[in-house]
Amino acid sequence: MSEQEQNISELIKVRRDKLEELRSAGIDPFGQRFDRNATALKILENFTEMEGQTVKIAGRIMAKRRHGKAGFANLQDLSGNIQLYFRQNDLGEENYELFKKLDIGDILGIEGEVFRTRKGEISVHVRELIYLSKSLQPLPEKWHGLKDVELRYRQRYVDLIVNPEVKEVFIKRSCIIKEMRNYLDERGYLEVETPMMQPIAGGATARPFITYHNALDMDLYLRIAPELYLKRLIVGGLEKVYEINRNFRNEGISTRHNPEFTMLEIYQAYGDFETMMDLAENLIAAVVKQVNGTMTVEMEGQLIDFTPPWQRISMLEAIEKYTGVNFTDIKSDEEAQSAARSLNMEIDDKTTRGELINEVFEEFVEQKLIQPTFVYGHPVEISPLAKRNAVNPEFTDRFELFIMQREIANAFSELNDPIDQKQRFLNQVEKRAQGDSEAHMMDEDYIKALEYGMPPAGGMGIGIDRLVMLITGSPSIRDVILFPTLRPRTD
RNA sequence: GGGCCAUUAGCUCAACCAGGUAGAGCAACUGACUCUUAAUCAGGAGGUUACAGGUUCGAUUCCUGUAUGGCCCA
Repeated sequence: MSEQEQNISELIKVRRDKLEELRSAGIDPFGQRFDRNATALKILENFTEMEGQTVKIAGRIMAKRRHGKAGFANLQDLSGNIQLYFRQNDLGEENYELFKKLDIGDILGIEGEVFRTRKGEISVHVRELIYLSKSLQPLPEKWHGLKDVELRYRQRYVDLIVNPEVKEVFIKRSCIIKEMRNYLDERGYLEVETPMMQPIAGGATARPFITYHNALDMDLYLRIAPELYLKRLIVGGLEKVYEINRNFRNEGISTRHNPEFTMLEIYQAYGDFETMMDLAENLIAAVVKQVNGTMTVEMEGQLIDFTPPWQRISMLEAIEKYTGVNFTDIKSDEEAQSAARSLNMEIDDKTTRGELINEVFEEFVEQKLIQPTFVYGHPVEISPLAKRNAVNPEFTDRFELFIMQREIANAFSELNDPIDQKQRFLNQVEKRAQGDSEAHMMDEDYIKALEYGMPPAGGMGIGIDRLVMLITGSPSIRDVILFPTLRPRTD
């Protein structure tokens, strides 16, 4: 016996002993396929028709109440929870002994009749119980559940067993993504898959993870965005494409950031950023309606109303509204720096007007944006892949969607001028050389793709995790990711 | 990366402020009970107080470091 096994706690030892008792009695504690013909919810919802019928159900024992020669237990399956009634007279002494030895957490197949107890609870009168899996670990307490957040994330399987609202969140997450696919598929968007391992990590401003391919003897990056590949498909004539999958960014972890997260990106030939605004509004509103049944969601005491249309405000207007500073009249970097300093921001002399506009926005405006709001017209310096505005070329035809102070979507009219795009890459490469590890890398093949000609296009990314947080009212991104990134335990 | 906080029985929590043999509920165990539902009643058990040091006659408690996690900031 290994040292580890000698150290197993008394609680586990008791369960191991019960396991051996089952084996000695000729019962396999880890049984076989069990064909159910009902679930807890089905019985509860259709009691009138099902009363007196024999049903076969399966699930996990979550509670047990013994009264001498009879007793009750609660069986949990995905659909819900139903009470079981056991009687020695009906089961015989041997089988009743099995009930007496049941542990909370054991997985059983049950055959019995649907009935209602004197106290009115719909139950199954058990005629036969079949062991499907003996549980060897004690579950957390029935009343308080599992609260330790670290354990909840590390052992999500336990969290899912004992905290029903967790299950609800992840079922909702699945529905949200399914509805998005439905919405896009119905409108002729083609779902595609592009590389997650890329020789050049482009399409966003972020530090990538790096990995190595042995046979090719080369470094590869885990993608920070699929953007540049999806736009190659627009060049190729696929016209309306989308991808829902993981991005990876080598950055800090917080309530709003997980190193791997899910993004929906959509590109549409012959559209622009306003096409994407309409799409964002209608898509998200449709998903909220479908998943929650209402157009409003309560989050941290705020009622968010997703009913379109949503507010649209330019970045400069928003800044003026919340700080009083009008950057329209400010033309030079120096003037912009002193304007920012007048707002008590610490600014270094190299920061450009465009970068400052963005910093002022992040500092003073983002926190004010509770209801769904499109903020458009970002400086070209911080938007290296976006098309310039036809009237004010130092700004781009770009928007970000903010809800509950969080950036939910980012979209723009795609830059399809290969010469301008090359120059913007070169500016990024320059920043990179100066130590900005988040600046873009040069992607010659992408430039070449643009040289073949990309139609004007609108493109958008929607952060799925953050949207799920909103729709489910979850305060942390870890609450909507089944297995959030954690440092492994070494004990 | 910085600041603050947490870590006590399988789980949920006390005891710490002011140092003096670590308690409860649930779960588990033994017994009673053939319609209970946080079942009830009786009994007994369960601890390297995250880890490593330090101060002290004596540390869960005070101090330092480490680990992991949480919140806020970058």
